[in-house]
Amino acid sequence: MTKGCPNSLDHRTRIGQTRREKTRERLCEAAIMVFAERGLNGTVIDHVVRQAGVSRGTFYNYFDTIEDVLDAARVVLKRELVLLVKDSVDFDRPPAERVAFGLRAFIEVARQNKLFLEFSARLGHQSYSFSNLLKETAPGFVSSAIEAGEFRPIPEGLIFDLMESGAISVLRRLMNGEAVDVAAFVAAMLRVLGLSYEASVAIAALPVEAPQPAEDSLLLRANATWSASQ
Amino acid sequence: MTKGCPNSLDHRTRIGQTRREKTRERLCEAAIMVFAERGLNGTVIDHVVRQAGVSRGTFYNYFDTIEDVLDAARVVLKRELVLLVKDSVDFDRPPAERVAFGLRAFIEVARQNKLFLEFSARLGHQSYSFSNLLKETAPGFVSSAIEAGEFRPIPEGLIFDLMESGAISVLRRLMNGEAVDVAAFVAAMLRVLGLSYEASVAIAALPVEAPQPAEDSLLLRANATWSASQ
Amino acid sequence: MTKGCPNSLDHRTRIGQTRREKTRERLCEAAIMVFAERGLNGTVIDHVVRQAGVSRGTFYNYFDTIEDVLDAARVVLKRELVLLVKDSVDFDRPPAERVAFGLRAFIEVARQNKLFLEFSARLGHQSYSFSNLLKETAPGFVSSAIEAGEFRPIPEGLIFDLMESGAISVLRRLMNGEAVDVAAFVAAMLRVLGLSYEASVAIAALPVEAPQPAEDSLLLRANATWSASQ
Amino acid sequence: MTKGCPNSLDHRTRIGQTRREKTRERLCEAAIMVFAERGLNGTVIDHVVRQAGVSRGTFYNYFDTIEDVLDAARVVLKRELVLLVKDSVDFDRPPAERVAFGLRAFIEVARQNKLFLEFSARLGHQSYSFSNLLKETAPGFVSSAIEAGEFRPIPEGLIFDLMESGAISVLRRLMNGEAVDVAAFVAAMLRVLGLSYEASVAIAALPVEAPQPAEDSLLLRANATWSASQ
DNA sequence: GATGAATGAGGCTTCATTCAT
DNA sequence: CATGAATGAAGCCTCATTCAT
Repeated sequence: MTKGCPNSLDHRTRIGQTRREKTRERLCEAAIMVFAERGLNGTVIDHVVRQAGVSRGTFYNYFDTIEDVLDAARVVLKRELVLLVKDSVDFDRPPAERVAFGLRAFIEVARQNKLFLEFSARLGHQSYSFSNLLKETAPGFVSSAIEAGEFRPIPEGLIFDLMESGAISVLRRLMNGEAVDVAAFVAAMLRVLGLSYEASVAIAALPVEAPQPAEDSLLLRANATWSASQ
Repeated sequence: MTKGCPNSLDHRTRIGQTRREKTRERLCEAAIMVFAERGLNGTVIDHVVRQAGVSRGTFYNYFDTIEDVLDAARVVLKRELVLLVKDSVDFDRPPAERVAFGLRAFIEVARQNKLFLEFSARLGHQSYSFSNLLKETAPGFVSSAIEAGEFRPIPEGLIFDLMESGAISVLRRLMNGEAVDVAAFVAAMLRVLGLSYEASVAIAALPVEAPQPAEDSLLLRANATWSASQ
Repeated sequence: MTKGCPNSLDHRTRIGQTRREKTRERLCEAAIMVFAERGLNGTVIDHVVRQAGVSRGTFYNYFDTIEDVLDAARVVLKRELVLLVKDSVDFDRPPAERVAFGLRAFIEVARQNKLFLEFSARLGHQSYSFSNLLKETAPGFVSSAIEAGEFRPIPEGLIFDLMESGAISVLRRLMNGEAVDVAAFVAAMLRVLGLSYEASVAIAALPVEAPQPAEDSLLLRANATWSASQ
Repeated sequence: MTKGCPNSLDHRTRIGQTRREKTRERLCEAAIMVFAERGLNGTVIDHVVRQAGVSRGTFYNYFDTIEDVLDAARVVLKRELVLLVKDSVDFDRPPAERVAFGLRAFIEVARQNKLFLEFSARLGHQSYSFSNLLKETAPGFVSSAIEAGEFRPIPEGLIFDLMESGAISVLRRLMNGEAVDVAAFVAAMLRVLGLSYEASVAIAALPVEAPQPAEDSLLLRANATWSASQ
């Protein structure tokens, strides 16, 4: 196929790898957009390749199933989210504030980025949610806080489940254009962790600055492309 | 038309309606079983008719889409659930206890009835969940309790969302055979409603008697059939 | 089924035959209406039985296929048409006038009876057309006129074909709400029969009185029912 | 993307387009054959794909409905017909002769090509008929001739309707193996246009040379294939 | 005779997957 | 590697027909 093209093997390989990486990225981005619009079950391979502007056969050079590309999309989103949310959380603050700030930052990202909102709301726990983020970026955080007496005892799995499923409910409401009392949700999660009603409400009400995505953020770029095509 | 022979038409009509009702019920039961195994998106009409032992065409005499039969199944389950859970809840007890008992009864039903467990866990909020039950059998219950000062202020939609999505998480864990601390979940919900940590734990730990399904319960019968075929 | 109804055999039989005849008629009428709306290929047995208000099974007591009921409908229409058009044609007039009056009366019936119009236009040569009428009510009319020198020689089959297919074209235009120069069509047919241009135009322009359907005309009654349901 | 290997993409594209065009043609040809045998309403997609020897899915890569492939078939037939009939008509002859020659050539093509005959007869006005041909290849021809006094006044739509429906009647007779007096039909059409009986008969009787299909005519090829399979 | 529930063959459409170029 | 034509399995839906009551 590249016969007759007089490049060195090295060069071809390098070029190839770059190109390969780029095509893969294009497919991921395209998939995020399509999943955001149609959810997992409404999406077929054709939607993705058309959005990506590649041929059907190319898809199979990178992924085997539509679920595979969802996995890849999750990884991409994780990378972006970690960058965004980490900045919003001051690691010197008490655990309750860190949870509150993290949750609110996560929801704020979704509020400001329609693409991410629809993706997360539509895919639910198949998306990359806040509890995933927490588990991976601050492992052991909750149990340490419990041991330290900052939170009251609760099975770690349960609190993750409740934060994840609760956050998804919130996002789904936001997606549908309903008014959502985010502070009330955050306060509820803090009470689950053992804070008093008053403390939960107070901390949930603390001002939080919105996360600023980097200029070259894939999420930002994809959101722009996608919003334009809506 | 059959004037002069006044009974034959009635008789024929009665027979027809009985048969019709029976087939519809069969389809509903079959649908519950199939949904329990494969969820909504994994289920196709063929699965249902094969499980019900009727022809494909018969399905269309009763329903138009697979979603329609899911709606019908939900109605059936609601009927059964109301009967089961109502018995477990003493209406004279304080609101917190009623919530705690209701939640635990709901989860207990699922624990004892594998079919219902898988149906609910697999369908998530497309199933007939605890918050549906609460909303329909005791409308206004939560807001009254908030007004009465038994619970602390929280948007009603939020508490329903959290109970529903939380309960589904619990059921999903149970379905996967994981150990679940149901009392901890119930206590968490009570804290969301504003109870103190100690009160939440105490009430969640009160003994609750398991709901006893009636002998002719569709759920019981279907569960038996289904478990046998597993 | 009629056991216990103490009628004499004769009476039952007579009643039965009357009822039988009435049901058959109902099916025919219903079929005409449905064919008028959907044509032959768009019509299924269910449409007919629903329009007739009888059960699906009853259909099979009278007809085997949808084409059979069309045949029956044709017979009904023929009966009605013969009554209507015959009155409009004075048998003492010269052949050219008789043809002209007959054609115009036929088209006029369709113009005044939307049901018949749509039926004829939609079914085309599967309907009961003017040439059928001519062949059956005045056999040999054209060839006699040719022999008598009133018309010029032309194969009889050809003139029937042209009148039939031409009339259907006209009806189709009428059905679509287009303006149609009926006199021009009639004149064209007269020229086909050998009349000069001037004679053809003159005769086609003679005033013709619209056929008056009998009060108890099935076509009238069915048209009313049908128009009401449009 | 393939910038350094400028020929490979072009080559692939060319190959692809060739293949694509060939398959499309196969489907069209197959459709013509099937329509010729079964008419529009008797034909289903499966018949076409089986005749074409392609898979069911392939059909949908080219057409959406059976009507779409009929449209395509019509275009193919038009192309062929224009070539064939144009040759038979001397544009310097008087309008009446041009009409007469055109009609006779059209019918002659059908007489010599069983496939085209059955296609046209079976599809009627859904086929590509003589009046279509006339309208598209010589627009305004009739009205000019009327203005020039060569034909007598008649609504243009009417003359097209009569030529189309009349020609179809003729073809239907031919298809059924009946003897047809084509000259009489042509003469009748000329009289419709205002010619005298004698002139109409004389012009209709002029000798006309049979149209000669090109060697690579799709119609010829398809007719051979089809006749062999009858 | 009338009824309408049940049937299943037949046609439609989508879409994951393969493969020659 | 990329392409996109071809494939056919799998679902969907309609409707003529049968049959017990």
